[in-house]
Parts: sequence; C-alpha cells; structure tokens
Amino acid sequence: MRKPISTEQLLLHVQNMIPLLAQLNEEDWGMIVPLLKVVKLKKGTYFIKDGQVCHQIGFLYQGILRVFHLVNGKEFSSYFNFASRNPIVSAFESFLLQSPSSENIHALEDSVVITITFAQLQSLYEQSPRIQKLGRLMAEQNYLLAMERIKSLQFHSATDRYSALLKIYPQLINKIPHHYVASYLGVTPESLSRIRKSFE
Amino acid sequence: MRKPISTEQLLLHVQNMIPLLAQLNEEDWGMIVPLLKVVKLKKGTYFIKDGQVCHQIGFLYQGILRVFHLVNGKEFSSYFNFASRNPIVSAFESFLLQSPSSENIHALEDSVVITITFAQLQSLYEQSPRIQKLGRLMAEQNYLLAMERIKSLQFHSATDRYSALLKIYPQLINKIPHHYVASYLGVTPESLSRIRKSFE
DNA sequence: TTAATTCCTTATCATACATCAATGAAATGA
DNA sequence: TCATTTCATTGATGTATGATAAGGAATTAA
Repeated sequence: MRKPISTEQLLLHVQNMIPLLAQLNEEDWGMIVPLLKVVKLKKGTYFIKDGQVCHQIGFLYQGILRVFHLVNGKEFSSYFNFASRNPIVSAFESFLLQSPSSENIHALEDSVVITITFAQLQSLYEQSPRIQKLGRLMAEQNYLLAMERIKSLQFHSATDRYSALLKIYPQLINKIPHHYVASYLGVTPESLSRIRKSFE
Repeated sequence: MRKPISTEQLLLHVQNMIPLLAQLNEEDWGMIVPLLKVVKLKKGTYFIKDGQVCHQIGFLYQGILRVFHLVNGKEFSSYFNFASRNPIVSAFESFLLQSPSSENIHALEDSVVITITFAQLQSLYEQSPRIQKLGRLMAEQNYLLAMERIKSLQFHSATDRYSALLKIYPQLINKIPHHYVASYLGVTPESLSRIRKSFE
C-alpha cells in the first residue's frame, strides 16, 4: 500500500488477471490507460453503499472486498472479490442500469481498486469494436458466474456448498470472518459451525 | 400451428417482444432474416437435452417451454419460456461456451421457435457493430435476469417466492403442472400445496 | 497491556420443510 | 368410452436448520 503503483505494473496486473483483455491492441490500451484511476479503500470503508448509483467499474489490485445486500435489516453476503480471484469490482446491476444500487461493497482489508467510469466505458465501446466485443464477453462471463451461483443455491445443500467452497478456495475460511461465509452459503453462523464440525 | 408463418409476421413479432432489437437498421435485418429458421416442437419433445451442445439460440413465437436440470436423478426446474414473457430460448451456458449442456429444454405445449445458429451469430457480430452491441445488451439482460433469480433464491423464502410469482404472473399456476412450479420454487409439491392453502 | 467488543462455538428448544403413505381428481391413451 | 396413469392434496412423522442464550476465544481500541 505504501509504494505508488506504476502504470506498467498496473497494466501488467490487469492483463494477467483478466485473460479477455488479451484481445485488445496497443491502440485500445492507448485510449484506456489515461482514463484509469487508482482508488484506495481502508479496511471497513465502502466502494459503494446501497442507494447510490455505481458510476465506476473496477479491477481489484490488492485486498479483499465483500458484496452484500441488506434485506429487512438482515445482511446477505453475495460474493467476495479477491485480487487473485474474481477481481472485477462493481455493483454490476446498478452499473449497467445506472440506477440506485441494492448492493453494498465494503473492504474487509485495506484494498486498491483500478477504476473506469460508466460514461468513459460507453464512449470506448463506441470508439472501438474490440472494446465493444470485450463488453459483451465481460457480460457473458458475469452471466456464467451468476449461473454457477444459481445452480449452487438451487441444486445443492448448504453442506455441499461449503464443501465446494473448501475445494475451490481452501484458504478462504481463514481469511474471512465466518459469519460472512455463513451468510454467503445461506445459513446462520450457528449452522455453519455445525457443518464445519461435521467435516472434522 | 396450422398456417405457415410469414416472414413479416415473424419479424414483427420478434421486434415487438424484444425492445433491444429496435436498435437494428434495415441493413442489419437484411443480413439476419435469411438465416432464421422456424422450429416446431410438439408437446413433450425437446429443444435440447443435457449432454448435447446448444448450437441454436431462439425466440419463442408460440407455446411454453420448461428449462430444467437433472442432478442426482432429480429434476430442478430453472425457468419457463413463454411467448408473451421471457421469449429468448437457449441453453445459454452451452451456447456461449459451445460445450455440452447441463440444461434440458422441453415443450410443455406445442411450440414454435425462431432460431439462428451460434456460428451465424458470431459472424454477424463481426459484420455489424450494432449487432455486436446487441450481443452485449442481450448478455447484460441475461445477467440481470440471473441476478433476480439469485436474490429470490438467497434472500426470500419459498412462500415469498410463490407470492412474488403470483404477482408478476398470476395465470402461470393455471398453465403449468404444479410440481414443475414447486421445483422452480425449490420445494416439494406437497410443500407448494401447503403454501397455496395458506394463501386462501 | 488491559478493557471492551466482536466473534465462534455449543446447547436447548422451536419450526419449517421433507419424507412416506393414502385418497381422490384429472389427464391420457387404448 | 373406460381403464390406466399421472397429479394434487392431506395427514402423520422425522429431520435439518433457525432462534435464543451463554461461555470462551479472538480481535480491536484505549
């Protein structure tokens, strides 16, 4: 967090994280780079709160973010962003529709996000067919992720979901407060505790 | 089902159903129309079965389709296609990735679907930036629908989901066998029956 | 470092939903 | 049309998870 981030570092990182970006050429990057901003989030602060319109989409460079909904006073964790996994940061519904977000995104650790605004991205779509195509591929990717989530929620038990989570991301349970994981799995912290015990 | 469908009828219908299509111009339609095919499905037959690759995407002109997954021998209804609502027909995951489908799509009534192939659509994307943009907007639309489903599954009870379903689509329960609706809501037919009773 | 707070676990009890079983209604097919 | 099958409902029972409460661990702040 201390050292300033060089543009080269940043680009390299973003390109590595997101294979889709390999499709872009030098000219495309020349248009994109001047528009990028680096946003630092202290632990506990928010990228966006519900009710606000999400004007930025971002790539997580460092840290962990949690996305959650507030429904009838209860928090529901929707997913987590890690730099090493699932790095695309936005309240995507709000971003697409430019309408107030129902999602909250807050930093579980000090984090760094590289952002671009909605207006800038729309303008890039019109300027470059490759970036337009990238927009389609990003949306398709997001759709596929959402489908995974639906299948997990509809077809499998909380125990199965926990087991799957352990497989694809063994360290996660040690990095994130358990009650957030519980609400992600769709159970109470007490139930997660029981599930974990049954795995010993 | 008896009369042949004229191209004009067909186009008008598709344009009415899908507001996004208003963005296309005469030239775009000139490219699209010759590629469209009309597929008729008898009640009980399949648009696609799991294991097959979904080569077509379609628009439902008439009838009702049910999309379901088979998991450990159990059927899970994912959603329904109606001509008047949710007319886009495809195992979209399989279509996007051109990999074997995990979804089954079958006709609950005699149905008519207007289709175009994956290869043709990709070619259109490259030929027309407006169609490319349309592809992005379709994917974004699908993402938003998937998010609605996730919220419904994660944040609300089966009773709430049933109540919401009645609101947005009161006739649905009379058109579709209840046990399909039950599996869509994520409960057994017995539970749906009890939920329905509690609403009287 | 200590005090305060938050978090995780365990136990008990309550409840919603699944399962199993039976009946009558509706749809299907010969 | 009648016989067969599928479907919706209801009741009885079992089970997994939620709610509540309490104690101890871990984290945070003074």
